[in-house]
Amino acid sequence: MFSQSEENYIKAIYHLAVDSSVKGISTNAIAKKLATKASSVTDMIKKLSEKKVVVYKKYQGVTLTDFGKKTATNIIRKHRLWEVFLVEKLNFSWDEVHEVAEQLEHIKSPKLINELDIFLGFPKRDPHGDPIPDSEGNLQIIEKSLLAVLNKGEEGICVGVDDTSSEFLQFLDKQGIALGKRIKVIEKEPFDGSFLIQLEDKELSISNKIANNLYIQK
Amino acid sequence: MFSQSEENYIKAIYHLAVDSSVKGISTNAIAKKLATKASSVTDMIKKLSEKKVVVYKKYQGVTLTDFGKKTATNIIRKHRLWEVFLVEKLNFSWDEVHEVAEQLEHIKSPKLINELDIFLGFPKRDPHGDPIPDSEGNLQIIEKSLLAVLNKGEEGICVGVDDTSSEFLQFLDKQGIALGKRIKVIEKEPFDGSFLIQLEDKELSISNKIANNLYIQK
DNA sequence: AATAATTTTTAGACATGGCTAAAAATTATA
DNA sequence: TATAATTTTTAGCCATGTCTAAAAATTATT
Ligand SMILES: [Mn+2]
Ligand SMILES: [Mn+2]
Ligand SMILES: [Mn+2]
Ligand SMILES: [Mn+2]
Repeated sequence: MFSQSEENYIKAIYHLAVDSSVKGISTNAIAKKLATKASSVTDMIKKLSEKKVVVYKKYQGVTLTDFGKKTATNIIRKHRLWEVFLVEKLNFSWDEVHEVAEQLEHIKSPKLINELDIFLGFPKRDPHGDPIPDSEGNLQIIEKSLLAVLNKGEEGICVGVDDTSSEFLQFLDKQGIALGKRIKVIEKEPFDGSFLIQLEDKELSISNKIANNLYIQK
Repeated sequence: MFSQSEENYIKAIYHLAVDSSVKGISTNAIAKKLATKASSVTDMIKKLSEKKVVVYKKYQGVTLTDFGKKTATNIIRKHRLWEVFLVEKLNFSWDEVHEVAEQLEHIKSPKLINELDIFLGFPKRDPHGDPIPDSEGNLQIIEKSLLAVLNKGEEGICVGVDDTSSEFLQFLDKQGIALGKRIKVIEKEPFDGSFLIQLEDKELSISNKIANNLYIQK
């Protein structure tokens, strides 16, 4: 069994590994992600290495073992299932779930998470469009591209967000942008990289930053 | 905010205070309840005293302050609501919920527990018949007596259990004894204090120990 | 290739929460 | 009431997880 702290480290390393193509995840990157100090990370890494969760060579960063990856996806599975529960059953909005799921993901009970999965009807995605790993740790990769890479005239369905901060999600709510909505690129403005998009019956201008945080399935 | 450990101590002191008529709860009693050592209890008590949760005079035991009581009932509210959730929604049986609720009760989110209450339809009792405090900390006391104190010929509805161990609850399941069932005392055996009871259409003999762990509402 | 800048690790400290063994206080017994 | 037994507290130690400051290693720059 892992402590809450250990689990947070494992998850952080997994996420960093997924979206950085580098092999070894650096001490500094982990420290930044967990808002802690590099020295604390080194200490924890040594412990996780002892426990066969990561492979670690001094100054070379860490890599998750297969066991570590399995552990990570299991925590992520729990996190995302709880997020679905909060939104679908308890009237949370998608910008309120993260903090609570951050706690709930550490509850130890295989039966609990199994039954929760059943109760929710085996959801495939969390409220932010992220895939929910199955109990074996497999998670289906979804074909998706950032809105920012679409060309003029192209269109697709909004299927996810990269940034999951309250501010960003509330902004999307305000603009009427939500998962499942169809978006078409009317115009790309070369000057500031902003986009003019068609969203249902209205046209909307969104900044480049927004376009780089919205995933579209063509 | 209180740590998980602090919350467990607060809850233990509350429960001990409720069913022991003494004012000061002894260090030893707390240690026994939490399966820890008296010296650890003394340390924690000092901290809780600092935090105005308990009143503590050396060698005199502790008493919860009003603030401490409020804190305790809030934790108990969470524990019992989660137990209802596990049984009603996730197919847990009443002997499986305790361990998980022991973890879930420490999740920090007022909205979560509020919405859970709504989702469950404002339940008044947990799966063991114990009352669920409202968000103000008030909990209705239920008229109930131990089956053991009933006289021959008296009857009532089974409304609670004192012991909530798996072994006891599974034993009740096996005997067909459950909350809401009507029980009538056919005979009290003076020799060993056992009871012959009427449960629905069948007669059943139960030991004195069982009779001292079953609550009946006349 | 040598030096400078940056990253990472180590050393030493602190807070929390737990333990054992010994001392102190309280309660029971003779 | 003096002594014995029990309970409670204190003292000192340990594990986890965090931090700062200094040392060591790596990477970048001249
Ligand atoms: Mn977490
Ligand atoms: Mn999510
Ligand atoms: Mn608990
Ligand atoms: Mn209960």
